[in-house]
Amino acid sequence: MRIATWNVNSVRQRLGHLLDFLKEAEPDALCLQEIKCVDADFPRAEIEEAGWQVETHGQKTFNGVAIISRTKLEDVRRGLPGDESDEQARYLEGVLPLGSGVVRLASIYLPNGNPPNTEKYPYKLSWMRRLTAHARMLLALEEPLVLAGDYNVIPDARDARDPAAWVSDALFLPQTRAAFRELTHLGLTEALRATTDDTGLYTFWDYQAGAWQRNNGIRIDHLLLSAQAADRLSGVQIIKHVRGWEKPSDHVPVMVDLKAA
DNA sequence: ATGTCGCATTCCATGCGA
Repeated sequence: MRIATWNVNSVRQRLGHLLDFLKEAEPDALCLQEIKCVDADFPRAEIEEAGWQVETHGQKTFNGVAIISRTKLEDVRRGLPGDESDEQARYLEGVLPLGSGVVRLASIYLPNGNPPNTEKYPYKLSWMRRLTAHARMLLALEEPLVLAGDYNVIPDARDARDPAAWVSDALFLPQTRAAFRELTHLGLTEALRATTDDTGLYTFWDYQAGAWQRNNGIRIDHLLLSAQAADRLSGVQIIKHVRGWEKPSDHVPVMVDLKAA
């Protein structure tokens, strides 16, 4: 089973790229972030015509997540538990068939949190605590579980081309990284770091200042695996060339392959 | 390089979020 995640930075602007990527990569499921539209405006028909199932959790203007899959997503949950007053669309979860068993999958758009001296940063940390609490509950199910998305977290200095430039940024502050470790220490395996210690592996390059041309990137898109999923991990790929396409997203897809149960 | 996008409205110029 192949599972991918991609922050598309507006699904309506990126529909062509999205269809091209689905055809090229042939994932069983693709988690999207920053669809930037309400559910009614998601280009569902075009994607369904290409043979895919679609679940969305959108909102006007900002944020919004979706899961595109070959087989229908079951047991769908929209929104992260833990704060009924939170209206930001950043979490979508469901279950996919996997041979004789299942894989539970979530599409996550974790808050950016900048600038850190505003209410945006405590919201980020609070959201991370809610995600950790929910992940603890999901892990108790002892299923193959994949929590995939834009975490807006640079886990380590080696995950940035210029780490010094990020020391005061919400993506790299010690509290942010500590909260991310609390999540992984529940027993989740960060897929890419399970397979390589290489530096220079990035998933985001800013549109500004020629960041792509200078390879001034950061690694903030991650797939976290339960033990039952990590046992089956056979490969991880960052689909870097997508950043070189015309009118690209500022993020590229990341993809894992899981062996059959 | 204060360097770019995408969205929305105040709507062809500006503010916000990233």
